[in-house]
Amino acid sequence: MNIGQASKASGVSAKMIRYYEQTGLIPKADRRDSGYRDYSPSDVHMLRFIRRARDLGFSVAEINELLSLWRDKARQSADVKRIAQAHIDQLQQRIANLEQMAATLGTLVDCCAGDGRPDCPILADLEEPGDDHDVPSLTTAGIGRLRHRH
Amino acid sequence: MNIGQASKASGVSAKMIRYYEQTGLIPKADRRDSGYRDYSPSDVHMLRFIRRARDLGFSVAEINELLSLWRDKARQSADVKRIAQAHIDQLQQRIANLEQMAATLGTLVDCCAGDGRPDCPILADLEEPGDDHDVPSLTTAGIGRLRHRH
DNA sequence: CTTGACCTTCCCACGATGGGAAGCCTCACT
DNA sequence: AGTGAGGCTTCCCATCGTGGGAAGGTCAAG
Repeated sequence: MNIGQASKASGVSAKMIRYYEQTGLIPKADRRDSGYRDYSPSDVHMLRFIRRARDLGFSVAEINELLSLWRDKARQSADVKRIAQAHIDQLQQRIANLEQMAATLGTLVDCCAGDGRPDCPILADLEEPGDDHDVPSLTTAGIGRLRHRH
Repeated sequence: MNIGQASKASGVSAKMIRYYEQTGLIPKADRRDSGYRDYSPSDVHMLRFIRRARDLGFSVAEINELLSLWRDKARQSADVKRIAQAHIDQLQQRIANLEQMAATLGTLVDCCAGDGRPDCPILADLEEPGDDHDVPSLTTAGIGRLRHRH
């Protein structure tokens, strides 16, 4: 099976399959005489596992752990659960941050006339943050590390 | 005022101040004879504006627009409001995605015994996604908690 | 005048992904 | 058997915002 076919069957782009191989997330694929990578159905199975985990927001590092446990027939489900729970906590932290931003901005937008005049409470708040919003200020807690994540 | 002092006063790291200058987000700073950048209080003001906007999750591109409007005394507040509202929509889209992930994972975690045995519904779902996780209804959630005993 | 803390530029790294070029390989159709 | 399209290979570059670090110049306190 070509990389293109494995890509279609798994939902992982060919670029990413090569990347995962290069970074050691997945073992090096077999090669045909031509140099083409050759994938088995079980390889595709693994790729779909990865794809699904990515869809759930796991990082490649986390997927590495999950894959190890997946392959380990003597694993303890507690280990899997711990990783998943840690990821949920992480997701909820990010959700809370985004909600805080949205709430603060929502208040400001509600206060903005949105007409042809230049007076704008949104700009005013960016200039001089007021703490009279229904949401605590963002500048207090260590949000910096959590912010830049896409 | 040195870049270090401007950094402390604005909450923007010196690295990022140089980066913003380099990418044209902020104008080139004045230089002393020594080559050191020199910042005025109004520069610091601008940096705090940027910092605040970053904390609210605006991208640098969006901040560029906001800065233009900020400087434009004849701006229309509708323009600011439009940008802010678009950003809120974007935030809420991301929140919805994350919540979807967290909900799915939450259901799986609830179904996982988390003990020493290898059987794990989390791994099973990654392997072969079931579609009953997307809408964690009361019944499924309740059953999920009842389904595992330890 | 020395010393340590600061500043300068320049390069590199991250994480996950995509774009694209140059050069082979394969398959199906003439 | 030839040929053309499209797939594969590797390699390099870009993203976005941020930090690390090296090599070298500057400032201020002792």
